[in-house]
Amino acid sequence: MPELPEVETSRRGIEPYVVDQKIAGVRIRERRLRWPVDREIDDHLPGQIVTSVDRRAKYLLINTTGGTAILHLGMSGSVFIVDRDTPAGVHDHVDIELESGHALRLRDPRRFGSLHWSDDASNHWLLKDLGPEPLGDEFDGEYLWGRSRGRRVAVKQFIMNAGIVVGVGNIYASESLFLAGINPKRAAGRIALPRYEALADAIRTVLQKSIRAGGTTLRDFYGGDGEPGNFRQELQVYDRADDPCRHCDQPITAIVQGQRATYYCKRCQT
DNA sequence: CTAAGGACCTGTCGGC
DNA sequence: TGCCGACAGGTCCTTA
Repeated sequence: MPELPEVETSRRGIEPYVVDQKIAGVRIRERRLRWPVDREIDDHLPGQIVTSVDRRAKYLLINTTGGTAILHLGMSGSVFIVDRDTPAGVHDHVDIELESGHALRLRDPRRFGSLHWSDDASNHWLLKDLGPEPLGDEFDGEYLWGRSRGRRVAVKQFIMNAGIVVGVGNIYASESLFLAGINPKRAAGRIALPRYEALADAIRTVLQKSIRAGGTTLRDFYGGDGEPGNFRQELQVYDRADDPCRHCDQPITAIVQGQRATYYCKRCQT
């Protein structure tokens, strides 16, 4: 489900309820996520004070005085605030209970998400090899160009590789390439610097716009405030197969790359 | 090293 | 109406 804008929307939604709160307890109803929920979560989290809620790539980092809970939402996960006694649904796997009487609830039907504990999150095995944040300073066209030399993989798969740049998922990869006018099938190593500059700009623009709109709700994404994201209406190509291109009226083309759907305009993207 | 495919899960939707 | 396959916002692991 969530790409960077949806995770960021979730982060902003839960932050005011969680920061400065003491964790009263943790209720784990289903431990079998992508990886079993770290046992250390049960032992270390209760009693901690939350100091901040950060995001790295698509991970939510719940920082406390004694360590960090590292939460990933996978394909179908969401986090939201409930009153502590709110009955749990079938896929509500974890509650982090707060002394305020609220609880941070993790729901994840497909269980591709994860929950780890670390006292040095940036060196955690899930995080240590990630590429730069697309909205950060080290990410630009020159960086992408440099990393892409000699690579034959399609540029769409290249920008979805978290070792290259984080946070660009299946929706925003298609959207960014449309905005930059680049054919998603083009080999990453055969794209010149100026086009990578356009692409880096496009990635930043698309992600920022989506964050401003509260993310993209295709079916079941709701931010921490319970509201769906509004960016769906602004999608140019994603999920628009056979619909007219918003620039040239040509029908949008759908293909499959790396077992994922890709959408693009054959006329506008070369 | 790179690239491609499989694996992990449940829910929903379209077609027959 | 009911069943069945295809597909879904992610990403690690294995294999070549």
